[in-house]
Amino acid sequence: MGRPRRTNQERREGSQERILDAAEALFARSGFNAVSTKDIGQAAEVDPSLLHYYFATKAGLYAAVIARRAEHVNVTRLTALQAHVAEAGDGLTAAGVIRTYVQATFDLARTGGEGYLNYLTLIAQVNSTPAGVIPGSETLPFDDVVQVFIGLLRRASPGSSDADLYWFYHMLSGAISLSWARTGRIDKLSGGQCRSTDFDAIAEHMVAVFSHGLD
Amino acid sequence: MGRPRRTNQERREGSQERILDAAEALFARSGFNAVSTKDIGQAAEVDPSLLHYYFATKAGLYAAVIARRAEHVNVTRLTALQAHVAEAGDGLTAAGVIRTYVQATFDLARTGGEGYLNYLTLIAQVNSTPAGVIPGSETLPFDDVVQVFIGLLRRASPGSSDADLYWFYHMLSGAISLSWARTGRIDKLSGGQCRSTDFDAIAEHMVAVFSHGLD
DNA sequence: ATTATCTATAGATCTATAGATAATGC
DNA sequence: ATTATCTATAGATCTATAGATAATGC
Repeated sequence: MGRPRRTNQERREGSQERILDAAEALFARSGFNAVSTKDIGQAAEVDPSLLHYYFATKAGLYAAVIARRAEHVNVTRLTALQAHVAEAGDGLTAAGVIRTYVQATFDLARTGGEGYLNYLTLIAQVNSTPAGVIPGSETLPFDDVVQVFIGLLRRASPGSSDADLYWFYHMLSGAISLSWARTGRIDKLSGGQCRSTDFDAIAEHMVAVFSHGLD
Repeated sequence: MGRPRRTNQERREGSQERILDAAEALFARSGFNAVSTKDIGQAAEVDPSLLHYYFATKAGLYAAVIARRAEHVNVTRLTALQAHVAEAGDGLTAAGVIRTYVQATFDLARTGGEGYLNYLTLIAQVNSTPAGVIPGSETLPFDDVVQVFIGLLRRASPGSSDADLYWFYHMLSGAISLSWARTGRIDKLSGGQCRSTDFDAIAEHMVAVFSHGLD
């Protein structure tokens, strides 16, 4: 019964993925500085030094965690917005654009599995932290699609100034970040009537609160 | 020219205050784990061991930072809400309650000086982090006044369910937290048209976005 | 006499690397 | 032959404390 002969590519990708998964979960829960390379190695079941072999530094690993799922987030949002524009045609409304963006954003949380939930929690942390404080996260790779979103709001709501539109996005972004963070605080505050992990309820109420925010 | 003879109480309070100010600023900027007791000692111009003399542990110091200004935050919000209720009488509206809460919240940022800005940034971090992750911050001392705020919304908007009210607060709380964090991201996104530190503009747009969120 | 502050250091981390070993490549 | 993985460890932290010194109290 020889060991299962795995190709180098398989070993390489398997180890990288386990390291990324472990780092994602631990960073999401505790933040960059509270997690050690030893913690990550244990969770990934590899020696901590392997993490330097693949990602050079702890900051490099953090950057790789952020990069891994960014494209999928952007594609999900962008295709949803494009489909909505095609469907709406001349009848494009701010409420419709907002609903589409929010639903696409939380589809990621609902269908992506545990790994995606951890990813979004981590992104929420970075998004709420001044640029440059967390190493390897100076810029976030989501701005291009956000600009598309804001561009559609501009088209649908010609009465709003650019400052109005960007501040509107700021408020929405804060609500999304806090939701991704899954802190459990609203659970406690509401005596259990709301659950931080109930992304269906969150998306629904977020649409209700924000869809007339530009009127 | 003898040294200025300071009473023990003066020495004690002066040192505690310098330590709290330094810790507040450093924790706000970089988070609990990225700041060392040595960093705090240097910034406060005292030996790091003095910090243990007064606050026992680093987590104890963090808790003391949170506690120091909590009462003032609560009093500011509560008196504003009470004055508004007295003024509105039978004509209480959700929009009026929301405007009052938001304006009181940002009055703290506008009039409190640099220390308060750092404090609010730190609170924003804690608020966006699962309870128990940052030591000494298991509970936050603001919930009682938040319940008063939600109670007034309930009175003014009898058509809303409790879940509606708590989710509304969740969204508003996310927008407030992101604003307190002063990340600079909206500055970059908007090409300089919005500034993270412009609390007048933030309060104004927050009222505009949220004041009809319960209709 | 008591309290505030500093000195010196223990003991436990933590990140990163050099070099050895074990696997796959071909 | 080359690549992946582990062993061992350097060197730099970091938190906390015991005990000494300097100030105030009265």
